[in-house]
Amino acid sequence: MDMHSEFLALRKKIIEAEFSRMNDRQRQAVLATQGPLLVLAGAGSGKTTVLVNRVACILKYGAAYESDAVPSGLTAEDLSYLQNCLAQRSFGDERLRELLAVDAPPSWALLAITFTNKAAGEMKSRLEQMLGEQALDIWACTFHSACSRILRREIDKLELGYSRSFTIYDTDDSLRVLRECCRDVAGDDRNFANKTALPAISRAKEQNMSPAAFEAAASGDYRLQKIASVYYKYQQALRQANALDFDDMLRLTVMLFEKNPDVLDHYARRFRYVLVDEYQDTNPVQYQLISLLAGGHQNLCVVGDDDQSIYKFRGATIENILSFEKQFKHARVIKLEQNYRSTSAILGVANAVIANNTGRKSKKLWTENPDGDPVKVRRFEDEATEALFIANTILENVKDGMKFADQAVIYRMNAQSGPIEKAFVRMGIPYRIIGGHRFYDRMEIRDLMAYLCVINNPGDNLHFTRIVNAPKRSIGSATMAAVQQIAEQTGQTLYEVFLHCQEYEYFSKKTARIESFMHFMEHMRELRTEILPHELIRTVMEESGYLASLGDDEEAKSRKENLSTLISNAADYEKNADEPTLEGFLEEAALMTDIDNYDGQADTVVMMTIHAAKGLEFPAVFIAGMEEGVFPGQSVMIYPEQLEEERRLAYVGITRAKRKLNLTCAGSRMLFGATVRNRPSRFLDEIPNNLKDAQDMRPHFERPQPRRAAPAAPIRLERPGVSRPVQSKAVFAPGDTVGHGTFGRGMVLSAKTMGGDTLLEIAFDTCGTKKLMANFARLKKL
DNA sequence: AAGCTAAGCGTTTTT
DNA sequence: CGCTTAGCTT
Repeated sequence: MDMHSEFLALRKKIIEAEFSRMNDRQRQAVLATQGPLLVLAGAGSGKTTVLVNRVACILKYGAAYESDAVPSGLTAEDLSYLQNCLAQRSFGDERLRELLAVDAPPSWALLAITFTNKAAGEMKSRLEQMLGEQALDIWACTFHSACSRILRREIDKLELGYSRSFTIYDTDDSLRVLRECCRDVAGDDRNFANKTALPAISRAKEQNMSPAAFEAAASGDYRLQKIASVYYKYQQALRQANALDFDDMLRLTVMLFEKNPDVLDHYARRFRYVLVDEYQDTNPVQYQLISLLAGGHQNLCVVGDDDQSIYKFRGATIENILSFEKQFKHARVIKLEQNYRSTSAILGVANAVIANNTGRKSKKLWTENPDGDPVKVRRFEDEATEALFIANTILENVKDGMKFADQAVIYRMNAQSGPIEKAFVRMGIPYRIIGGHRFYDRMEIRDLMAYLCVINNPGDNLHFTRIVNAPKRSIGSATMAAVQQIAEQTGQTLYEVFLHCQEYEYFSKKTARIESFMHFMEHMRELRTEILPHELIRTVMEESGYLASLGDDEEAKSRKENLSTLISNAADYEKNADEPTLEGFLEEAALMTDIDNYDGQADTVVMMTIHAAKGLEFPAVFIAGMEEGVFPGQSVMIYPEQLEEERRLAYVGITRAKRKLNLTCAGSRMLFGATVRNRPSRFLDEIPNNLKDAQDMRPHFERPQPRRAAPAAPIRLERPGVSRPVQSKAVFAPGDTVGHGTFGRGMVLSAKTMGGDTLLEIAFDTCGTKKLMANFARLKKL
């Protein structure tokens, strides 16, 4: 064999050896770095590892695995050096890399798009472990961060009137702007903005439809035309405020690339390799963006699982993944079907449920894992009993050596968390809820962020309106209406009108107040570049009088605490950023979410929706509320086509579990103030009997039992943990003095009847106010 | 302009 | 059932 072919064979062997801890298909997906590749990765198939290794492989060896190129001046000594590396399995050093790499890009030449910031962070830290510090500069981020980074540099080239200091509007902000735009068009129709216009415009933007295109498509349909005119106004309002909503960030980037081939060329050259995770959840604009960037070199790898597509409701199109092979010619497809996560029992259940969907890419997960416990299916009288069962089982698991943090309770909607929370409090189980309210959704945080937005971008009318009278400056709706009118007539921003208020007769009585406010704002604008963001926040909240206006009660205390957290968040940002700016902090805050803070360190049970649980795994999983009307939800009755998405959601939920899975439902539950009786979910029926351990725990009299010779031992559930209290107990009323074993003496502040029990709010003499359930708290009337 | 009360309404959620 | 918001009152 000549030296060249010997070298080529050796190079392949070495690169393969570095990724030898994976199965064949996984390794293929890592090594096939050239050309389009679709990885259909089933749940728990080691997708994250493949992605991380693939990025590492590209950064280290580039096209080497598939290339015939041989380094010039190759010597026999080089070959024996490589042989030695292979024998010792040492792949770390620089000389080896120099000998092997072909066209290995500098680290920043790679774009890895993930679904959440958290996934991006995880990828980076795993790469850091593998490759050391040098891997830090890759663009591993979400679509939105990538676009915003590009737009911050290039938005002027769009020539649409946006400037680099643009504000990012979140959904809430967008909705407010939209409501304003609907007022003239839809008059008193209150739901129009929320339910009709917002989804329609959002869908349009996800398809990269401009207002004009939308109007053209509306041809003759009165309702659609109405929406089109709102869309025009909305876009205009955003542009005037120099603000982008989340959809704009993607759309405008695509527009930028289409308008400026040289800009596209620059980024396409820069991102010589593009990877997209969770491809089944991408929408048409995202597809456009990817095909623009990767269209030339075609080094595009997408990873996804059509069975886990659960974001159709917000514009994700499963088409992207189903027709990838048509859109990218010569695409390779690799299926990862071996599951490493779950027991065989759990996987069997997942397969059985998802098999009821049609129109999937054929794929069947298998595992070498042991059978494990059968999946438990339980039905209870009501949601409180269900919650108690979950709490009790968690405690049993802990007794068996599991940690709290190994267990997760997941559900279809956030509204289901209440009863479970209550049971956890009662049983002393530490828990955390992910989702629901975001830190940046709190009123005081939004207020302060609004100040910062205006300081950064005075044209931001929306946020200006929010802060102009917070704290109270006697600038009410009448004044604002007048200002709005002047602004519209003169084409100025609200900020500008206020700045020149002395020119208008109307404000004569208020000039002093307005001027002092504007003077303050102008001063802050000057400070913006002189001091750090966290100092600016402190200055704003103190000198605007906002802090003082909060007052001094308990609520104010917690608000002030949140504001301090905001300051420390800003300080954290400054620490991590290369070049901290106000703009940068605002951007990070806009793109940050609750789940990004979830560290999984503390030993607590985690509660979240199934959507939030995607991508996570736990040894024990409880899925609560497996009922018709809850999961699948009510809307399936009206829109049957949504059923398959619900089933995929069930599939995602089931496949979160590694060892133990409990599916529970309640015969009746309180939902939105009314008690509803639900049948067990059809998804439970779809599980073959031999795979489940099913029992109905409702009392016999509730259920007319069909007569059978030998009843299949419908076992009555022993009430979990504490036995159910007798109903006739001491009744507590506000004003009563009570005694508690641990908390001592206290006074009842309020009493609320809840199910068969009473929730008492009690002010204890020594340890503050606590909420307790009367029947469980072992209280004595004093 | 600001505070209070009645009415209405409710998925899932990432940016 | 609990929260937000609109509209009404002072």
